[in-house]
Amino acid sequence: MEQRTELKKAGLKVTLPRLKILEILEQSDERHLSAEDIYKETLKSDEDIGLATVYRVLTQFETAGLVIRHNFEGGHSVFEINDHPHYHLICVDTGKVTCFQNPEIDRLQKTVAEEHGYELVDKNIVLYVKEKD
Amino acid sequence: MEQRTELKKAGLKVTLPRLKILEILEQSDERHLSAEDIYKETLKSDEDIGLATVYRVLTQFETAGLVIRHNFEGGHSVFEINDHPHYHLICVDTGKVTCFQNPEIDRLQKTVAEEHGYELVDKNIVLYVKEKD
DNA sequence: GATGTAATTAAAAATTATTTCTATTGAGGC
DNA sequence: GCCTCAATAGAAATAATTTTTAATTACATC
Repeated sequence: MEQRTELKKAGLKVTLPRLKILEILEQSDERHLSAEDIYKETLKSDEDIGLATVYRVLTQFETAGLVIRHNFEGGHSVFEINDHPHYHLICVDTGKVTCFQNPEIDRLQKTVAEEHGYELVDKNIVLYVKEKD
Repeated sequence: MEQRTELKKAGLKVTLPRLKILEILEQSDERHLSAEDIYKETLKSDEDIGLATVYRVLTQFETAGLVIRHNFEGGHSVFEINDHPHYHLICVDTGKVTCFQNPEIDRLQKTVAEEHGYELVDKNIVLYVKEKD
């Protein structure tokens, strides 16, 4: 979908900062970007966007369901485009983040929530791994 | 195990701040405590411990494997005693945290890590749930 | 039990990530 | 193209956590 359309569908006005940030999130080689990462990318472009705006827009995107915020580790959040649901492997040696899916785990999680009398609305798995010796 | 022994086994010298903080973590009704929570508890006691010390000691405990740090949501970490491995349900309405275990999910996670050529060293699941309508 | 030494602490200052504030700018309906 | 209100830039504020430094403490050795 085109970016202007994505923003409108999410109920957000189309502005240059929002277009640029969405573009960065979609086109980046790295799937997971911090606010600072995105800010640095904007500096390279012709757009002149303040860091506060990056944070504001990311929060708006999160609320609108366009991105997912993760607080993996110490201190800062990272953001990724919210396309298909998936989980994460993080290598404790290299910091490399890999994604995976697993329908069977999905099913088990739903069961667990229901056994506790709840309805599952969202979920998150992080596996910390290391390279085999 | 007695607290002095736990500290020694973890390779930490026995100090009054460490004993007090370990006691608070072990005796609290709430399983999950922030640094601020713990600091407030110390104020009630006869020990006079600075907030920076609480943070330092918690980080030492984490490194030593005595506690687990969680960055569930926005901003601040919470800590819990590292006894039996388990996962968390968080109610998005009330904020209530519930623990659960699931050997089958454990097994699947191990498999996933291996399929990606890694060895599993730690893992974390958070299920966000709401009360049924 | 006293003593030396390296680890630990308190308190303040610094840092890091993020949010708020306020005056200015810009998007999109008319 | 103008108007109105939402969105932005930049600075300042805030919150959580870490670092710094001088003083204190644990505990091995005498």
